[in-house]
Amino acid sequence: MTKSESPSLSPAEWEVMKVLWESGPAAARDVFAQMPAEKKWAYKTVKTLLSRLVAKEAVEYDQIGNSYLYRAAVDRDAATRREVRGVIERLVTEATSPLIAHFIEEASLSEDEIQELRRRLDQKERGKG
Amino acid sequence: MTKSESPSLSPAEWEVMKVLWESGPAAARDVFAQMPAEKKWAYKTVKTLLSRLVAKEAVEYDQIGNSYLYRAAVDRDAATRREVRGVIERLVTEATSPLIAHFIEEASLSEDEIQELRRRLDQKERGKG
DNA sequence: GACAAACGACTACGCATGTAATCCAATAGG
DNA sequence: CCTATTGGATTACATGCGTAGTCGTTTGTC
Repeated sequence: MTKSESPSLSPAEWEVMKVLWESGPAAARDVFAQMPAEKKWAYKTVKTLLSRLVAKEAVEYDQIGNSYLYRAAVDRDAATRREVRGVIERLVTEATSPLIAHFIEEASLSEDEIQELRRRLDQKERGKG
Repeated sequence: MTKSESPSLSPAEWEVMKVLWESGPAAARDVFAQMPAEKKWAYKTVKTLLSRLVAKEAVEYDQIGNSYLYRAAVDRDAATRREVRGVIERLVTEATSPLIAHFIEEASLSEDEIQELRRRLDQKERGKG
């Protein structure tokens, strides 16, 4: 496959990706409109980020007549996994479990989510027989 | 408290911190010597990173006679927590549990570690009654 | 059809980062 | 004692990133 490794995304770029992942294909103006309010970015800033994401091939667009519709070109799960691997590489020398423990500590989790995670741990355990 | 917010560490800086956390106070040359072999950094690069870490107040040094002994000035756990919070902010919009699931998936965990994490989830659950 | 509003393309600019090299003083070896 | 080495301090330089602004074209408005 001629699959080039997707470069990682900067924090600001992640914000834009989150909007695209959650609101589907959208015009630049709409992406701008849907940015979390606390990010007080200019429209131009969002445009720049979109262009950079297109350059990184993390975003594609369809030109419908005159207007452009931007959409994520990478899967959110895949991007998250890449990021997770990066975090693990960066922070961990020996064991990863203390790092995960920190995440559990810092996250706010519903009982259902806790159940779900427990299930995943069980699965992981069975996986190694 | 006049506690100034510690700025976050770059990936390269983390590498240096890991050595300091694991090998205690050390001279620059020893830090260099203990860098993971696959990081083929010049000694000067390590020196630069140490200086930047000192500037960031993440590292301090004692000057014993002529030689300098560098040591971590921030707690590894605290630094990790900050980083974890950053990752959560960056990647998460709604729930954090899918992110944690990715970590569980990507990590290699021993059965004991899985046990330990399960215990932490239990604790988290009891915490909310 | 002329003019303003929008939008995409290109440019800007300062700080962080990766990755060192140079400069200078102290030290150790001959 | 003079010299080569070594270490800290300072400087370098390309790239990435945050955060836009300018330019030129397309388009909708009267």
